[in-house]
Amino acid sequence: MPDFFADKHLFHNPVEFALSKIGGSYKMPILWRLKDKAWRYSALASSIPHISDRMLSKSLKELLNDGFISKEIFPEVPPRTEYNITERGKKAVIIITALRNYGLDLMKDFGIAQE
Amino acid sequence: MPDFFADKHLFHNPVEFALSKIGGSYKMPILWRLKDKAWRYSALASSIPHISDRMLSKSLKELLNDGFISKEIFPEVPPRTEYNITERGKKAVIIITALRNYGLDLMKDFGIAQE
DNA sequence: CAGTATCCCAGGAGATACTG
DNA sequence: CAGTATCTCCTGGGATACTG
Repeated sequence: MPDFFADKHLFHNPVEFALSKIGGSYKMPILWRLKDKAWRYSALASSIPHISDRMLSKSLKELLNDGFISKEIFPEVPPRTEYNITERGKKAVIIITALRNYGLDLMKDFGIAQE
Repeated sequence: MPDFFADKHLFHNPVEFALSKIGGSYKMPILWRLKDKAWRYSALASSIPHISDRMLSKSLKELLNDGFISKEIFPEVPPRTEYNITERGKKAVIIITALRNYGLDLMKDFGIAQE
C-alpha cells in the first residue's frame, strides 16, 4: 500500500483515510446516535457530552458533504431540522460498532469499571 | 455510557479509550507489521513511511507499557533488538484489519485509486 | 544499531459572542 | 431553533542533534 492523495491530503494507509472521514472526537458519536432514528440539531447538542455548537455544526457539515448523513428541513414554525443516516453512514456504523465493542473489551482487559 | 477516568484522562465512550491505546499515526502501522513476525527497530524505521526515530521510539514504548507488544534484546555484537506482538496485540490486529478493510471499501466508494 | 533530548509548529478543539 | 464567526489554547507530531 503506497501513499496516495485524496482531498488534497496525503495518506499512508487505508486506516488513515477512514479516520479522516469518520474520526475526530464527534463524528462517531453523531453517527452512533443517528443509527436507528432521526435526530434534531438541538437533541444532538444536548445528548453529546461537552460538544460546542461550533464542533457540532462543523461535524454535521462534513458528514453531510461526505454523504454519511442527510438533512431535512421542515418549514414549520418554528422551523425543524432533522438529520438522518445514509447507506454510506450505515456502513460506517458497522465498523463503529466493532470499534466500540473492542473498546469495551479493552476496558475490561485493563480493569476499568463501566456502567 | 457515562464518562470515565483512565490513565488520569477523561473519556466519553469506549471508542475514545480504544483509540487512546492504539490510535495516533503510527501504532496501527507498527502492530500491523508485527502481526506475523518479529521486527527489528531499524527494519520498522525503514518500513514505515516518514516515521522519525522520536515517534518510533515513543510509539514502541507506549505499546510496550500497554502490553500490546514485547521486546527481546539479544546480547550479540552488534546488539540486536526484536519486537513481537502479544496476545493483547493480536486482539488489536483484529480490529485494525476490520478498520483497514473498511478504509479500502471507503476508498473504492469515493473512487480513489489504489495499487 | 537502537534509541533519547530539545525545540517548535499546525491544526483539532474549547470559549464566547452573535444571527436568520 | 439552528446555526456561524472569532479568538485562543493545547498537544500530536516534525526537525534536529546527540549517545551507549
